[in-house]
Amino acid sequence: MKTSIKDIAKSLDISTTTVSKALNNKPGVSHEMRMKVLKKAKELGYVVNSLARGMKTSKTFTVGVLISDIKNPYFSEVISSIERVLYAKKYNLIICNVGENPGKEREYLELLVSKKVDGIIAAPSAEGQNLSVYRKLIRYGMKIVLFDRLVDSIQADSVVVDNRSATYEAVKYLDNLGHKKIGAIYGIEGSYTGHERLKGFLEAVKDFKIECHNDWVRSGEFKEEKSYKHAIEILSKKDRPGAIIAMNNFTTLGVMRAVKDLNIKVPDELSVIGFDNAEWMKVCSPAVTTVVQPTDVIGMTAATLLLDAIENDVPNLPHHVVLKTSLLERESVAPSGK
Amino acid sequence: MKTSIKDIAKSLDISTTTVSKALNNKPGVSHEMRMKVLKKAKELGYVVNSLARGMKTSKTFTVGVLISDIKNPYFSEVISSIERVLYAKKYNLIICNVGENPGKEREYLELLVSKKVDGIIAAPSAEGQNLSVYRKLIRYGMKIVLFDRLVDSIQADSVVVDNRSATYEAVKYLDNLGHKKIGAIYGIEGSYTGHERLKGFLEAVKDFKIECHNDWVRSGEFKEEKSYKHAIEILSKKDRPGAIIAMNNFTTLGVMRAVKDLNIKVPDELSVIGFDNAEWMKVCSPAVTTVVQPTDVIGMTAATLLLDAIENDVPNLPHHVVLKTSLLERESVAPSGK
DNA sequence: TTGTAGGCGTTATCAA
DNA sequence: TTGATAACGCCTACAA
Repeated sequence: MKTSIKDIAKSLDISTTTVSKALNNKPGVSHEMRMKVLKKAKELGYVVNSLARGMKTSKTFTVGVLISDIKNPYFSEVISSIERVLYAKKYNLIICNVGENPGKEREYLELLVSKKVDGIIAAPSAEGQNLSVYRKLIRYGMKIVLFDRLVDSIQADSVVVDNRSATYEAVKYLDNLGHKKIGAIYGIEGSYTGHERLKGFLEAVKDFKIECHNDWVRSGEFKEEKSYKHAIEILSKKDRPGAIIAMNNFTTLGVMRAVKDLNIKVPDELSVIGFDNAEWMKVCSPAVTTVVQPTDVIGMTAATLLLDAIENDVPNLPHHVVLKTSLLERESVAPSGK
Repeated sequence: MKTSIKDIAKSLDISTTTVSKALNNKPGVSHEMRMKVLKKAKELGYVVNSLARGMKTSKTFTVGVLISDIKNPYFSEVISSIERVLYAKKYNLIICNVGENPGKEREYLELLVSKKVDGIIAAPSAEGQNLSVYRKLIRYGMKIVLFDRLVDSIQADSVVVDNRSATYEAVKYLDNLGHKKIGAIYGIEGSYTGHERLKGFLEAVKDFKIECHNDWVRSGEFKEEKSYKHAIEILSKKDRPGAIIAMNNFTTLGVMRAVKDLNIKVPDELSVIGFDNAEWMKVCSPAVTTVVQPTDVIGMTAATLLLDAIENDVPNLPHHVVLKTSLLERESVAPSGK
């Protein structure tokens, strides 16, 4: 099996140099010689050894993608989009599924270094415990693009969404429809997205003079179960909000399940605004009005930025791309009854 | 940055051999020497170069995972499970997202070979156009585990679900509830899963003497849009089935959307059995009764089989694991009205 | 246009 | 216990 350029060279009685040049379309080989080499290579089933090539060229055409949960459709959509861009340039993706486990994140990062990846696209783990690791990597020249979760103190390219205005606009939208009592299930407090989305919400609550008890705003930690429980608690009370905002897809799922179990009529008795655009939200009854992140553009942008950084090795100032979310109107929101 | 064992050796004035032994916990180094080396390695921020190591050992601790669509929750669940098992043994995953594109599949397979992966877990692309490629890989000693889509003619370990009995049992279940008019949206005709599930359905239809017009059984090609359209057509007619079976998660989504748009009351006017267990199926109204594949076990089994093949290099006879599906009863099925 | 030789960072063999 | 040396497969000055 293992055919090397040496084998090709031997069987053609030429040097490995010539073979290498021929195979890589480098100048310095006659046309007929190149043809001869190509033919023999095919005949012997030659496949380049990327390890050996990588050692010489210090380029592996491999990129690490670090995320917290591949089962989250948000991430699988972004990955799919990253893959499309990178595959076109013959790069491979190593998937690092780290959960919210900083230790695992660190280990994966080291693994990526040892595998000599050309770059890393990462949504750093929530609490930002490994910032120093990222900083060190960058200092040593690793190309890194951050997405989803931005970390100001890291000098890397980044792609995020305007989380704050996303929730701000959601409240504004509800306010326009006459809603004055609004609750929210937000995400992980220490995380960038969790923090920003909550902040946007609270700002809007203040600006629009929304009634919002402390009790109506709780952290579902971006998890379905937790969100479900909090939604149940908030919505079981007599004095409950007329609208509720969920701040990611799992949270939205939890809320919708709570609503269903409590037999609350949406949107007549309660308006719900979700976050992210999981496929189920359109078949749900009622279909969920939601804040949509452009996952496709996020992935494409991140991949393009990384490719740029890799292929033009000029250490530019970091690019920070901020994308807009949009509100997709479906059926889960209605004007306030009173 | 780039510290090598040479640097450690130099700064300690010892040989690289000793450094290597110390770092890899190999015998032949005194305890104190090992400590000294470890300390210096940490101090210099040494990270092993996996490329170089791989060249010597011809082991890369990298595994390729080839699937058709990472956005399909079925696959992301399986991947997540594979990752859990492989990460525990320090293997990395290269994700190959090939769609239903045989050319891309071939290219990825070649890329994996050139990267010297230790093994491949693959759900071969639907039409099975690259069987000869898989066969060649196996002949040359590549460790391969197939899942989801089995191909009899390939001598590789495999993990699949008993697709035929899955749909057979679904029909039987409906029959028990008095349903005698049943339709189905099935998958890609040429694919293993598409074929098997349809076959199970047709067998049951025959065995239980179900009424099933040709027109009620159509291929949604495992795609939501196509399935939606066919469902609309089947269900718009006056003479329509009292129950319908969808044969994967996207198809189920299409059917549920159709049902919703046609304003058909499920399960009163129509019973629906879905396939796969996407998260939305439980919040849907009504929640979808569905055939569940044990994605977790599928991934775990595939990863374990591969690990086994890699680590005990005995070319055993291939293991063929067939797992059972289960029917998860929720709200979309009711006894037949008449 | 073609070939020679050296080295990328490891590990494995064998000798000291 | 330690070390010198070769080799994995490829690329690339440089020389012929």
